[in-house]
Order: sequence, then structure tokens, then C-alpha cells
Amino acid sequence: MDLLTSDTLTIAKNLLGYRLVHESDEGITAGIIVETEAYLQDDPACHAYRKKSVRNAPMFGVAGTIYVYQIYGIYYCVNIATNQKDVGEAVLIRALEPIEGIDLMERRRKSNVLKNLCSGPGKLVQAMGIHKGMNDWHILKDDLKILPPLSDYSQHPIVTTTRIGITQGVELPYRFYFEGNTFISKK
DNA sequence: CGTAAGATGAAG
DNA sequence: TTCATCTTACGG
Repeated sequence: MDLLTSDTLTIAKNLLGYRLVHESDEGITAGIIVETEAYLQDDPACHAYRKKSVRNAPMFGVAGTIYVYQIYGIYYCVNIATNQKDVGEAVLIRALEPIEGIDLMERRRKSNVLKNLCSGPGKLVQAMGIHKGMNDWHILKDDLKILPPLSDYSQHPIVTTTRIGITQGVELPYRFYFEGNTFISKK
């Protein structure tokens, strides 16, 4: 997969259309990535902006390393580390369009509203059964995988905007999503 | 409809 | 004290 060999912003855009698949004991869940955000080394909103720490260490791993962190004490978010080893950059997965294991997602989320299952970083983590034990896994080697698109999205228009839920680096246009998609995290 | 606030833990 | 969120409660 040459997805991971480009720069972080390009990867964030290219990830749209790829599938996120989790093969768990409860069953398989999968969704199409429809919304991402990029976090760069020289970006004040990036967890790795200042220095490497125990928490953000996976961001400094080889491209494809999974970084799971807890936010607001309750929720978790998933990132894919990008760039070379020792460069702290990553792409946050913000929304999925569910395609497989929807009944399992509904049980995990305690909701049967399709558009409410994966329309946000904390929601998709719940629906997919992602947990902090996956921290430092790799999307090519472990049970949480990124697989190539099932169809050609290369002509699909992508909207670029500023990121959500941050207080620093607010003006940076590092959020990407498929134009017109109804599964993204904001209406 | 809309907006506002509370939950809750780890890092700095 | 801040924080890359989500849900519920409440007013119109």
C-alpha cells in the first residue's frame, strides 16, 4: 500500500474512501472513512507539538501505527501515525459510513439510527469496538485494519475546512470530508 | 427546533 | 487546569 508513503496532509485526503475494518471476538465491523483531520509536527493543536511523551509516543512510530487516546475522561479517538519514524504526525479518523456489522454497531452504540453510529471520532470508536489496548498496533499487521476502497473515489469531490473541537491552530485547513456525504460529524 | 452544561481521567 | 467529545436537559 503506497497510501502511507506520502506526507500527512496528502494521506489525510487519500484515506477518504478507504475502509476501516475490525475483526473482533464479537464479529466484524467495517466502515468507509468519510472524514479525517491532519495533525502536523509544527501544529499547536497536535499532541506531539511540544515533545514526545508516554501518551503521544505512537504518533512517533512508523507510518500506520495506531494511536488511541482518551478524551474528556470518557471517550476515545483513533489516529493513524504518518510520516517517518520519530516524526510526530498523525491523521484522526472522524467519521465512517457503516458497511458491515451494522447490527453489532447498533448494540455497541445502543442506537439503531444508522447516521448516528459513526458520525464522530468518539462514536466510531464505540461502534467499531476500538479500545486503548490497540494503542501502538499497526493497521497492516493487527486486527484493526485499513483496506483499499471498494470502488473508485478518485473523482469524488473533497471539501477542505478547519478542524473541530480545538482551541489552537483553529485557522489551519486540515479537515477533509467527502462532499455531500451524510455520515460526517457535522450537518 | 436551538443552546448549554455535565461527565470524568490523564497529562502538563 | 486543559482537553482532537457526546448526550441530555431545558427553553422557545
